[in-house]
Amino acid sequence: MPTPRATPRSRKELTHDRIIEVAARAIRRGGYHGVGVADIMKEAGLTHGGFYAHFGSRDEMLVEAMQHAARESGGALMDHVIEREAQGESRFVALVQAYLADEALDNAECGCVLAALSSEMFRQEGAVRDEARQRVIGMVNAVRSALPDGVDNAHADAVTATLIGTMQMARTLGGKAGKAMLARTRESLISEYEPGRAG
Amino acid sequence: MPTPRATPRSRKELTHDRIIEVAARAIRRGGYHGVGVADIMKEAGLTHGGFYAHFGSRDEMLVEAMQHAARESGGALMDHVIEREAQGESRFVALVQAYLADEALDNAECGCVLAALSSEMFRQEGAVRDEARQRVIGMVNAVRSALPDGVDNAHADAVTATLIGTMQMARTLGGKAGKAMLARTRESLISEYEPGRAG
DNA sequence: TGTACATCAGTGAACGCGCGTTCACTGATGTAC
DNA sequence: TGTACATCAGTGAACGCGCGTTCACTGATGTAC
Repeated sequence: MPTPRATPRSRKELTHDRIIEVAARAIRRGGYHGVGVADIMKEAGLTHGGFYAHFGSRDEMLVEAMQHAARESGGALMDHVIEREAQGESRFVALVQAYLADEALDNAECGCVLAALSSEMFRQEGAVRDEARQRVIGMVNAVRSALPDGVDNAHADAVTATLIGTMQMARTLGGKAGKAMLARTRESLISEYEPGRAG
Repeated sequence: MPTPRATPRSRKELTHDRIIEVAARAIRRGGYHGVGVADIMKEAGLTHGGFYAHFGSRDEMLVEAMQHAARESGGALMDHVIEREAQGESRFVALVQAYLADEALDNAECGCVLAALSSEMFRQEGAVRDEARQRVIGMVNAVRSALPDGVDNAHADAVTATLIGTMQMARTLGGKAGKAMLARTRESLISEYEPGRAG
């Protein structure tokens, strides 16, 4: 177990964290190609020249940004799930409602990495591709652990795919049509996998 | 009903068709940002300078390429569905097996537009975004028409999302892990929506 | 059928621009005595 | 506590490169007579 207590961060580490936070939002907002090194540094309050004191390459930054984004959005999602469970929802219903929440539609930059990037992931190479694979595996595992009792674990892939695919299509439609699609899929998933809880 | 019989195409129209065919594959292979005007023209056996005799802008070409890709892949998918139906499968099972076929894993450039592009679609603007919306609507409609009797039409969104999301994740994993994911989702979809046909 | 001309699809050099990356430098921070 | 120096995070000009786009030109096709 390394460093159970948060170590105090140096000036450089704090700057590094800030760049990564910005980058994690930027890639979800603009895609892997959507935001440049200079934009990210500028948004972090720096000039582009300092970038390579923090990362060996743009790709290295992308890897760290994906990890950070996954931790951040996974944490936020879990907070919402716990909140809904406290109100009496099952874990599965809470997950579906939290993931496919209307608020997520216009907030790609704070949301799920797969919903934001999955159709670009299979074009990546090297370390970025490797990290993308980890994100897929991690999300399927998270969904699996939230499946209702009695549902075969083999359904975890399909449920995960439903969540990310729906969010992508709903964002493309946008507005009322997008929210209507989210609502239909929420009902659909709940009625299929936890029919006792269907609205 | 305009022009029920295919009109003979001029030299320029034939070239135009060839560019669009190349572009339709290119955007699915490389994403919206993945292939440039010069590459596409080169692959079509031309030089980049002639591009603007055929399109007002790169975006105009993207719109036509999406339309063509949808027609092409939709047609190919339907051929496979009909083939499987002829072998006694239900239309729904045939669709799921054809869409999530192992062969589709490494053939993004010939496959579904949404599987190839959906996480980039919601970042597009103008005519490209509009066309992307049409592709979403079109695919959901196609899936809806293949749902088994007795399944509520409202499940069409969820099933469509499952198909595209699974293909994206499976492509990201690649290889055996990717094919295993496709297989699990095929079984999952069939057992959920047409349990009598489950293997 | 043959010649003269107009049309037009396609060529390739050139443009401005933004990108990822490099590097000599600055100026603030922290350490040694 | 104060001075001198070393460290090092961040700056900003510069680089090569590839992109989308423009345009004067070429050479093949097709039409008129």
